[in-house]
Amino acid sequence: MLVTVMAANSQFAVAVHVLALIAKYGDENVKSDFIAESVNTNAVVIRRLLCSLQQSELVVSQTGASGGTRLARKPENINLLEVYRAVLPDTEIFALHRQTPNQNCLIGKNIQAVLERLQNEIDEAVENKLARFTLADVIEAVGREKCST
Amino acid sequence: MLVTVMAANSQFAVAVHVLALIAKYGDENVKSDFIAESVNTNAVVIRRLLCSLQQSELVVSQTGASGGTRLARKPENINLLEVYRAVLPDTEIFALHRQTPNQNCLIGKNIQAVLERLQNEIDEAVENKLARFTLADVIEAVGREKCST
DNA sequence: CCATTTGTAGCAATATATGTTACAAATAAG
DNA sequence: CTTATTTGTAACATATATTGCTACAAATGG
Repeated sequence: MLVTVMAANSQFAVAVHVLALIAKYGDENVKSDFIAESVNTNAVVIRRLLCSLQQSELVVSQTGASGGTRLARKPENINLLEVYRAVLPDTEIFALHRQTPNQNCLIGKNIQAVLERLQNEIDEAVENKLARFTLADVIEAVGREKCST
Repeated sequence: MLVTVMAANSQFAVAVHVLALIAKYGDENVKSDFIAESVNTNAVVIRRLLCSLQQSELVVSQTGASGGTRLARKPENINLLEVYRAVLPDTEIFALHRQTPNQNCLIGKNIQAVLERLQNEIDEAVENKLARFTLADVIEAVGREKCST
């Protein structure tokens, strides 16, 4: 039910989807066009996302004919916190004031420091949760989903 | 470090600020103009926010001359989860796909259910954290902040 | 050399949050 | 009852963020 919302950023959801799809193809180079079809979006959107994932060393991409993208590690060695950090590095659970509050007001002057500490506490809780899941868990859950239908 | 960010929604931060300020004035009716000065924004923005807080029965507002807003309960009986829910009722930690994934793809078809379950787990963790803090805690922390400077 | 594919710039389209003006409705006070 | 004050809210402007799309350079395999 929660968080710092702006135009809802779905990159984490898409990233998990993309990684699960790539994982399915093992060592093959998966092409951005193919991924885009599964995600139902434009290939450039996917390539942008894959760039972030590559910078965080979660995938390896190759340009040129028979190029594409594959996982940099096994699914059980990629946890969802890494994915989150790769695509949404500076995202907070809730945003602080857009305008700096009135520094002449006692509350205005001190509330931000208090809220920042709260942010950190919550971030920690979320990060702990995310770190507990691996891409392998996701893939397994997708498989179970299939069976139950 | 985290969340579903869209154009960063700072309503929760502002709400906590506003409630702490109102609390300081006890039973007095605090005016939106005055609050807006502390928050450094427009009074209408504050009134909109106060409407949400009133609907969740966290504050009571009065129209007319010598009107304004006061807390509906004591600060120790208002926890931050209530505040969060009052101003950001349908906010999630991370957003799901904007476009529905390709249902002909196995991953595309099942990934959303898996992601939703993950959302729920994380939401629960965040909600538990938020529920642990009251407005009284915030006010106390603001006071301590003052002392340390 | 050529076909393919990533990487990326640049811009359009969309979505959301915030700021602002304006005014109706409610209320206290004289 | 009239007036000044204040909330409630609509309507619109502005700012910012995400996503989608076109175009093309660079890399690569064959």
